[in-house]
Amino acid sequence: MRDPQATKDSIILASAKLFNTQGYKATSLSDITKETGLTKGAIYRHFINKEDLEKQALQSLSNLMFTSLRNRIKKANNFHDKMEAVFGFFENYLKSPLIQGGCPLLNVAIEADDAHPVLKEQAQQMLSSLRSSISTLIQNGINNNQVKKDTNVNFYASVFISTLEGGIMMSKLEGNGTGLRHAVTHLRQVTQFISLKT
Amino acid sequence: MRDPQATKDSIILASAKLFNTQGYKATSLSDITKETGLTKGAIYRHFINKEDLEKQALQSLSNLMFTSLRNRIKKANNFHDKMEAVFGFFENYLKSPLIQGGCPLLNVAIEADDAHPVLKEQAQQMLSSLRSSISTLIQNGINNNQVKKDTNVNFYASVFISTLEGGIMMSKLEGNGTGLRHAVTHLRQVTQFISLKT
DNA sequence: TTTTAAAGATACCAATTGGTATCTTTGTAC
DNA sequence: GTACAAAGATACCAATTGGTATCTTTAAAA
Repeated sequence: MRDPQATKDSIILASAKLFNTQGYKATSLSDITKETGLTKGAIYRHFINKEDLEKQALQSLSNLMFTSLRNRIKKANNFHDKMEAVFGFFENYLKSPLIQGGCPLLNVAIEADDAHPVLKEQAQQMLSSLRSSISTLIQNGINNNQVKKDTNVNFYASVFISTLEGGIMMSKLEGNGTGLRHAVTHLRQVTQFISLKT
Repeated sequence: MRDPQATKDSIILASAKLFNTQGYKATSLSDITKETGLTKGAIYRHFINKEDLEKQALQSLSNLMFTSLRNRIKKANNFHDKMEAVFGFFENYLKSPLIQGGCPLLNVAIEADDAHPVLKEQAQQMLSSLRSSISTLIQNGINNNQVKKDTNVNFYASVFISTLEGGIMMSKLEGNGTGLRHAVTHLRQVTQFISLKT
């Protein structure tokens, strides 16, 4: 009945959920013991300290996020549909999220940027990954004659990310999908604008 | 030598700075005593509890933010320049901020959305104020024949906000102005797009 | 100059924090 | 079936948390 790897995974999953909703610093060990049904002794057998757990939980959130995003992108087979996959991925944060609490990147970026250097570095890597995913998506669009050749790849990747993340913030705060929906509607027009007519 | 209102203001200012950089929950009373040089006894004479201080500090941040924004907008006297005033206001969060720690709205929105209902409501009011400021700015542009008549005011206000806030997040995380600069460059194009040629 | 009420400092409180030492339980190899 | 090492539970620890009761200081009114 005992499966140490499974319990470790369950600790990571439960704490990731708590960290993503309540925040990292604001989530206590006792919150995690309540959520997992385990004791502190069990938790500290798998993680050297709380920061270690925070790191691994965030890494898990990052993996969850990017495997889902890449899967969605992979399924589509042209620039337009791949962009729709990205939009759908972000809209999913509100509808039926992989994890509660909104976008893990946005959450950790805001909490860690002035305080927590370890999480901040992880957040920077997540942002790099996201930018790289969208950049290659646009670049492939150029290579396949679906996107205008003079399109500034990094510039538009940056614009897509900032607009989507800001939209997530607005929608979570207001408790409705309007902010993100407007963001996506706008980015559809941007996508159209940089697309080559077929 | 004793000026209770001045000490209250100094407590609000100091704790606002701490809240905006470290977070509300993550900032302890002892952090605030260190920053102010006052004791807990002095602080609790002016505020009934920590939440009361959090509320008033956030209100102060909100006032600071919106008086500065409205002043900038007021100084400009056409749609294009007023939009530039908004952009300049957000760029100021990185260059020489009124308050350390980035945008108070973004920070409190992320921290409060799933946990702290009091701060969340204040954050919602701040977002409403910001949306209203930008909406009237666009609406005035329409009324003065500087913006296309069929422009969806609320839609574009939403797009401006989400892109700017997302840009702030990226720039703060990456420690450079690129994310926000790209956001502003893009929004300049959007501004151009909804503007009437003169 | 004395009185007085407010402002601020000191000293405490119970509860909670992250963390550890030690105990018991479990599954497995022999 | 027994031994043994790993997994998890229990019981503790000092430090810190938000908060309060009480003391001292200040400034101004009388």
